[in-house]
Amino acid sequence: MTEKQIRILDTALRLFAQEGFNVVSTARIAQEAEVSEGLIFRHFQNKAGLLEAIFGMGQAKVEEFVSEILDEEDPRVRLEKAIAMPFSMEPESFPFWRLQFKMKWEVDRKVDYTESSRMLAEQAYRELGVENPAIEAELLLNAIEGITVAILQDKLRDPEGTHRMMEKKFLP
Amino acid sequence: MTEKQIRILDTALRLFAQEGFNVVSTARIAQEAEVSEGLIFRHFQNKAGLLEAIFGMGQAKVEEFVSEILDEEDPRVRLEKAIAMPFSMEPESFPFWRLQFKMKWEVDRKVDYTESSRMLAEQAYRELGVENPAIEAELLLNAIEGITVAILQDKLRDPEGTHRMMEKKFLP
DNA sequence: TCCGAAAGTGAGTGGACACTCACATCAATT
DNA sequence: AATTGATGTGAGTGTCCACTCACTTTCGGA
Repeated sequence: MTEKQIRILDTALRLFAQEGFNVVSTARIAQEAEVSEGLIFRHFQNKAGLLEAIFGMGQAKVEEFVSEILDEEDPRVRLEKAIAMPFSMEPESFPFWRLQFKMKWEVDRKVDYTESSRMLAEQAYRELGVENPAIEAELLLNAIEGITVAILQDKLRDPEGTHRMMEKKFLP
Repeated sequence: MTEKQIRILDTALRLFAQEGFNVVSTARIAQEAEVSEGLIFRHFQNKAGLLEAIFGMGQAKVEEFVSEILDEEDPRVRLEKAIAMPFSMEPESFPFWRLQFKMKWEVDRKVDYTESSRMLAEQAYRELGVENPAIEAELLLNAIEGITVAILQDKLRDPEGTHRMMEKKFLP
């Protein structure tokens, strides 16, 4: 990875997250990354390849997040960690997450790390002897998703309070 | 409103919701609506104007939803109705709602009917003497949002169960 | 120090796009 | 039947876009 490759990826991520994949032209990316437009295509073949590379780079982040929870033995702590997730996102990785969530609305792209999380949460609730583990898990996940979106869109008024309220409502 | 105008709006709504505003060309809309491309511009000036017209048409839907709740006197029933909202969306208006949520991720467009809903919910919780009405309302709204997204993306496994669980957790 | 491969450039290209315009048709009024 | 304004057409236009390519520069190993 040369310095220019990294600059292209960072710039593209920033612009895609801010304005959308289809809106941002390769010329614009090249200009803001201060490289020639041709270089983008030499390294990433085409515009879609650039997007792939960005996701590939971020995959580490996603897996880190998931394994953080997977590795936890105690089911209650596992739920605590799941609930804490949206509040523990680092602001410098907001562009990546914004892009992820934006892409959920694009037809062709189906990134579903939600599925494995759901099963984890359900299992945790079951281990804790909760009445309706499947439904409890489904609701928890959707609430977390809603909160994550609010944070990424800079619309959550009281993160700490919300975090506490989430624990109160979703920890048995 | 001539029949062709309506056909243009319906087709554009469907395509924008499915594939995104920037992806769908005016030529494509004209073709699928079986009108000439020029007609789109005669009636709606430009592509952005077409989007505006779609939102204008849907505004009635949004206001109907909100007033349904506003008109309710009993704060508990008001919350019940708010919780029921995502589950009472008619499938034929899914494209419209999908477009609304998609557009939340576009820079220039800030449709915030969330704000008034938040105040309504907070007021209801306050009337019911709940401890932290602001936080309670914030969490409720984000949970509803998360569930709505799941429904629109066809990912909610057990709507009835989730509905019941929402009432259990968010009605005092 | 030389060589070959990789990195990097930027002008050029074809195609798709939003939008225009001269013209045709329709429908209502007198 | 004539007039007129609104509705409708589709070929045409300039612009922007993703992508190419011939060429230059940089870099690491022998």
